[in-house]
Amino acid sequence: MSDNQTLAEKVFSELSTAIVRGEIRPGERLSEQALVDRYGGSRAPMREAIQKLEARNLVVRVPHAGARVVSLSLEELRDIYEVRLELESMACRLAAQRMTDDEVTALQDLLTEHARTIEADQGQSYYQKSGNLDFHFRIIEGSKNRRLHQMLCGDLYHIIRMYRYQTSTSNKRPQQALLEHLRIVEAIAARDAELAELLMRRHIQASLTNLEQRMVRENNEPKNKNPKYKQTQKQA
Amino acid sequence: MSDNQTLAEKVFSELSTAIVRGEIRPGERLSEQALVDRYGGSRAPMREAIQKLEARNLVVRVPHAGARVVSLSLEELRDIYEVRLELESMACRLAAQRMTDDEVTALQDLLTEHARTIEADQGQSYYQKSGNLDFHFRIIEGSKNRRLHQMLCGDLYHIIRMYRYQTSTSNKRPQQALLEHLRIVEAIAARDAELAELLMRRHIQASLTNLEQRMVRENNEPKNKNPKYKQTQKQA
DNA sequence: TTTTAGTGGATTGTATACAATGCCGCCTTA
DNA sequence: TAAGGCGGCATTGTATACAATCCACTAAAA
Repeated sequence: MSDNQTLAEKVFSELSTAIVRGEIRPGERLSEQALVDRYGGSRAPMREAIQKLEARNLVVRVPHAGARVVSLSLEELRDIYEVRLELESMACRLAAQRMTDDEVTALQDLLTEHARTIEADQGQSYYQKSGNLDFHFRIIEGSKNRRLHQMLCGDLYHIIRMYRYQTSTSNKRPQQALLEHLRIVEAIAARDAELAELLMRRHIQASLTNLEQRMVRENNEPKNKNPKYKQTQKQA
Repeated sequence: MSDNQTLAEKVFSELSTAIVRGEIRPGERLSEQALVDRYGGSRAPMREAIQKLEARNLVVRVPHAGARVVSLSLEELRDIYEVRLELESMACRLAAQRMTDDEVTALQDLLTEHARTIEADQGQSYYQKSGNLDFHFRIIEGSKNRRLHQMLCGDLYHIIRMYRYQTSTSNKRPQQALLEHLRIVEAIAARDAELAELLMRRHIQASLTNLEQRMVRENNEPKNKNPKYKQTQKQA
């Protein structure tokens, strides 16, 4: 039961969340032997786990040199956001066309639930964070396009969440976000695909423009240009 | 020099093209031992190659059951086309904004070259096929978004090409395609991003609607619902 | 005849051992 | 002292061996 999934998958899962949470920082190296020491087993499953991480673009592997946690430049991050913006707007349009009435109702219920949550802990917007993800998640599912779902939830979101954990997202206005969510659902309920897409696009665009502003601001000090990754730990 | 790349990468590359060309057919199984017999080496690199294929969605691997070449239903293929339609339209818009003047000029030159080619072998539209890819490829590069490039060229195109090899694409009108290409480049040269995106969207939409029509037509006979993959080859 | 439990074989997952490559520091030499 | 070559060391790539799982086939019972 516990090893219903292979060891490689378990290690992959653990490493994945560890990377997303920032417990393993960008640029850090993933030695196969180190993983063996940490998780047990042998090198074979570790290699497989690392390769799975590579497939999700969470690590970068170069032959004979090992694997490192991906360290994105702001430009690469902008690329990802751009793609996400487009795909999720698309998902919203499709959702307006393809969600069942029941799903739309459930989505409306979710938002009223969110409203209650926000009203409850006025200042704390933390719950809204997962709620935000939940909202977007449902719309993506509503698109009824499995490949789209896979791309957004499987690949892009991991990286985006990874950088959300580290950078301060200007998510200080959950009320505003909720309002936009409400309007989006209205459009979906009205089966107005065009409007739904537009609203979602604007909803996400804020993050992108915010990111681009940070890009030009931090353009002077390139943080991770060529870090040396001092990691050799032969004991002193 | 020849083994500058690892064996796993070489096997992956070979298998990749073999799958795309249909030499290994959808649903067919990839036994690790069989690959060892065919390509030499040991199972370890073969496993790695298979996992790379899985990362590109060319094979599906289930634990303890092995890997099979992906066998897409028409619905899944529609999903892929939908995503491609959106992403490539986006690429076209970005290209109109970001391509350098030199790149635009080069693109125009490419099209005049295509025009000559078509005029040369009036009936044979084969060269146009690779030319078609080349055209789309350049626009994707022109988007200056590496992630977008990676998604379109790395993941989606392999699968799309794989099914192009097998299904008869209604690509019997290269002149029409060239005309559309010309208009797209015009829009790009005019830096009219909106128009460029719209034209590209329509240009690709034809394939999608064509596919969807086939879907409803073949909806009665579900081809690959639960194929049995009779593949056990213990000799009679 | 159909169903079901059991068993054998084949295949994958994992562990260990060996080879090859790259990196780092040291030493030699100008 | 600085530059360049050389060799050791660590890490990854590959090979082989063993364990665990699943699938198919058989055979027996309802």
